[in-house]
Amino acid sequence: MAAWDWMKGTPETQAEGAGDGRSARKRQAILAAATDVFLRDGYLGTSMDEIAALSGVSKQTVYKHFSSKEALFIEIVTSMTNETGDAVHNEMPDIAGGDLARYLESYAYLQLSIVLTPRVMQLRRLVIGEVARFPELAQVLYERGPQRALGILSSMFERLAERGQLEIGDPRIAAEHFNWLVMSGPLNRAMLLGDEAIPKPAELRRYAAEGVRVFLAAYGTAR
Amino acid sequence: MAAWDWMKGTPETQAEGAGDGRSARKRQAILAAATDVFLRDGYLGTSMDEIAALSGVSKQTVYKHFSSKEALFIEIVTSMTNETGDAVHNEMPDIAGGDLARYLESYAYLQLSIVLTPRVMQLRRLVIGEVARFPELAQVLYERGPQRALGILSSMFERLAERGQLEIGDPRIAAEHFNWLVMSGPLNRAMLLGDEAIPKPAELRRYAAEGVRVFLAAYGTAR
DNA sequence: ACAGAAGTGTACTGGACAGTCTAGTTTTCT
DNA sequence: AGAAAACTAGACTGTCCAGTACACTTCTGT
Repeated sequence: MAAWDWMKGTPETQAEGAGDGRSARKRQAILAAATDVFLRDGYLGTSMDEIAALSGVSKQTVYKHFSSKEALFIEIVTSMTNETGDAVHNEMPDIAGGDLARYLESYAYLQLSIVLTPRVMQLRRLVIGEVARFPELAQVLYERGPQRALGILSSMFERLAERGQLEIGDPRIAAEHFNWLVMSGPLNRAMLLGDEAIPKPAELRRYAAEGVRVFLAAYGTAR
Repeated sequence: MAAWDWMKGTPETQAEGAGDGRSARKRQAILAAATDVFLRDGYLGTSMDEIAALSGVSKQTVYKHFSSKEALFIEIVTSMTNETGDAVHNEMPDIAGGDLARYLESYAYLQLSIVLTPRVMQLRRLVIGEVARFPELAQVLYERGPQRALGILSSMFERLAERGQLEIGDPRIAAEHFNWLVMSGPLNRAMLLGDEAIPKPAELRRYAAEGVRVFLAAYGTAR
């Protein structure tokens, strides 16, 4: 018996998402359909019957996998939140030598192009609309979203300050300024005006460049 | 007959909100109760029975004043949106001589203290959560909120640039940068973390000061 | 004082929806 | 092959809710 044989007996026990048995496939179908419907119609606006129908699954099966509408909702929102947060984290461009401005711009653009996406915007609207009903979900979104990005940014700025490439008092505040200089304009626009108001890539680059310009004017050392 | 007598015959015909007849009082009671409930429970989460009960009015009376739940909701959101927008507009501090930084700080603080209010935050959450169902409401909020403030700011910056007190390329972009430098941090925090996360006045002043500092570093002329 | 408007309370219609139950079918594992 | 587990279709329960109907009471302007 090989050393990894102990896994074979319980292929589904761990690694929640993976697996391709019938049950796992149905589960994925339910999650996919529920995600669409919740994002489109909101928590109260969504019915379990519709989720079942859209998943091509019976209502019973939905309830076999998820104990309640609430549980299904929480599962979906937290996993989407985590995925999005990870995306921002993983796609970090290298600190490659070269121009600081260029580096900051590429980071800003990356973040913009992950966040300013119909799905992510719908998630944000959904969670914000449910702050009163699901405060934990909003808190998680805040921590995995802005908070996490601010952490990354502020430690990056600290390093840059040590190298004399930035002149920074509180790196946390600098990170906030950077983040919102770049994101807030398009973010707020798209939050309220809907997904058609999401800027195209070229425009996102402009936002990134303008934000970085102002940031460096305030925090840069190269006068 | 005095010149103003022509008004006496139809005291309720104009001036929607004013008036103190029985009917007008009930109408106000309904609006007040409905505002509370909608802000607390959202559009779908609110029932007309609860509004009637909380207004101390019969359901019939509610429907005599407002043709449907939707109409009542729209009325409430638009009027709250307009009131808030007007508040920002009316409370403009004077362009008094004296320090530019001080002036910008006081403007920033004023805007912060109007927006970072439980009611206004709840309104924002409500409208954002209903973007898909009521896109017009979100659009109105965007225009009467951020858009209007940006208009005021950018014409103000234009004047200041003409006087040589600021050095500005596109005043619209400068206005966006100013606005979000000051507001985004606390706004996003409070949107997701709830009303207890609304900073106290002292902290709002700090946000105003930090934002203005960065803004002037990028756009100021006094080096 | 009195007519008409406004308001009350309660009951009702029609529909939706979360979650359960049942009886029978399909898939999977051994 | 055969048993256990998963799945299906559809009916069903209990509740909630927007909007209406009705018979009765209270205000208000003239």
